[in-house]
Amino acid sequence: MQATFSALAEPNRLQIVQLLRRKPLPVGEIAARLDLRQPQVSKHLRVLSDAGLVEVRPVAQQRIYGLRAQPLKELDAWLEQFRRSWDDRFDRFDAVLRAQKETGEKRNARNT
Amino acid sequence: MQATFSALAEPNRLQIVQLLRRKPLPVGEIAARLDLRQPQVSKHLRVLSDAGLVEVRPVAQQRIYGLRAQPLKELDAWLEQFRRSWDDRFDRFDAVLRAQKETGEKRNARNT
DNA sequence: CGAACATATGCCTTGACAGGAATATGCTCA
DNA sequence: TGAGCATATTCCTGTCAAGGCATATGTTCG
Repeated sequence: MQATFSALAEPNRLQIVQLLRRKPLPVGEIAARLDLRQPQVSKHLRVLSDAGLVEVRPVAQQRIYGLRAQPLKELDAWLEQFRRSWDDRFDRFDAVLRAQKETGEKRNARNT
Repeated sequence: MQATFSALAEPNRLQIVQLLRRKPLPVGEIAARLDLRQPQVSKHLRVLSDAGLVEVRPVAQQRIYGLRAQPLKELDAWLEQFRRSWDDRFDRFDAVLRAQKETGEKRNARNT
């Protein structure tokens, strides 16, 4: 999960992923479209690959990289736990503020 | 978007976010539960705050941090563009492989 | 086999960032 | 006002990751 975040935290990698959304592409193509040097692209693809975000398929001397859904699905699942809350008031600050105040007051329980 | 990824790429920050999912908490509480030093927690909260993932509410001398839904919603929206694809075959490699081959062959068009 | 091409890897340098420890800031209350 | 908390900030250090460049690897084709 956090591996996915790390991988996507890098701007170029995020772009690569978005670029691959449409269809798999060979390294050179990616480099060209994003105006990056080939070696860096290979390195980024390595990271994305390690994170499982991407998979390769060799065709002659080129390597076609395509997206893998799994990590994104996991990301989706991870978000689920938040979706529940954010509808019925994500910020029930008020409620908590009071509770917190109580807890904090336990310390000064001199007038109990 | 990428700001969100960066913020969540750090393990402790990811934990903080998950911890705050239930309810807002003061800094000290966060530090205690995650077994982190207070200064580091403050720093992480700063980053999360800059990313809009978190918001503060001062109560006496403590500061209660709570989650903000917006960035997560954006993340959700971002995922949308992938959800479309990943059902109907994310990896239409085969299709592309052929197309790619053609394109690649243009160069060697000796037998045309 | 040898040349041309596509991609991967290694080395180096630089900048960003996280943790540690000390300290500053802000608030409350007696 | 001064003491005591809760939190933020600063400075320092070590680590790690990204880009640049050169080069290795692997593949195709004549």
